[in-house]
Amino acid sequence: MSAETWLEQLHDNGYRITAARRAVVDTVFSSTHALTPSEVHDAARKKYRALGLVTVYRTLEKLEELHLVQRVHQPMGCQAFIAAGIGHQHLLLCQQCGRVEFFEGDDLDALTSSIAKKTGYQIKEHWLQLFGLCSDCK
Amino acid sequence: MSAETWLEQLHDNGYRITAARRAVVDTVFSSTHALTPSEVHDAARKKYRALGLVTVYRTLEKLEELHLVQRVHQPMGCQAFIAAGIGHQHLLLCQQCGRVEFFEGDDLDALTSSIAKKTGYQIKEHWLQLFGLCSDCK
DNA sequence: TTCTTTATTGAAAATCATTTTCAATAATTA
DNA sequence: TAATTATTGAAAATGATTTTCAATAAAGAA
Repeated sequence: MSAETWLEQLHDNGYRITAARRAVVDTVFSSTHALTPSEVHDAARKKYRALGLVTVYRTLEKLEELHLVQRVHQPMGCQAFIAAGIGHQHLLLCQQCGRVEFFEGDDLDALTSSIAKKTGYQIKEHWLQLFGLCSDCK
Repeated sequence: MSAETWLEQLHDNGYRITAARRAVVDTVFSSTHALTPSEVHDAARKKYRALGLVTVYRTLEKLEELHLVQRVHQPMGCQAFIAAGIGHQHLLLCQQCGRVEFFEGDDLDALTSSIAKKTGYQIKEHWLQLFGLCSDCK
């Protein structure tokens, strides 16, 4: 998976490849931190100075629609985006520096069936997110 | 725990008990659904017609500060509030009707220490949320 | 390549949620 | 009961996001 792959996916879905979109895609693709639209704008303008904030919003919207980026929920706010993981993955966030990692391999079947029994709910999905300190920050 | 308890807590923390706050507290305390400030406003105005939306925001802020309500994160948005659980609890949300339940008794120690080993992170907290259909909706 | 079509652009305006300001009011306590 | 001061709602201000629009540029056709 590379930034070019994202551009191809946009193209395959009938969207055009532009300098503005390249700048946004490159920026978000290569970031290890979740970025707000405004942060994407600041960073991407280093690659394409004329980029407008509106185009950042519009491009993020399309990338989210194609499941190439996903929104990150944090106590301080939920407007930031990160390159999406592949398949069923969960997030691990550094509380100090904001670095984001994915992990997989959670087995919550025992838990969910126990909760299903107790509550009478039929459980369809789960969100799991871990917070802590990354190897650099701890 | 009753709505009166919330009012007492507000009072104990130096806040005054007013008709406006009663209406907000009663509304949020007794709701089985997460409510946005605007939804709280609409509902609470049935109890106290003169209630302003600004007061809803201010009251929710204080209730959150006292850990009596908490924000609910959902795919569609993160502005809604619900009466907080006691101690370490997680949320279970009905995707159909929006009903919210708490559950406890998750044991993620095995998972977190495995992830800690793999990633080098020191894990401090976790968020877990289940989505599904409640007994009425399934 | 050049032309044509039409998606995309950035700026400005509009919208929506939330916060701040402010003078009037009402809860507390002395 | 009076004095103090937190609280109120309305209006204004702010900040994030969305919409509008005319100009531009990407993509496919000729």
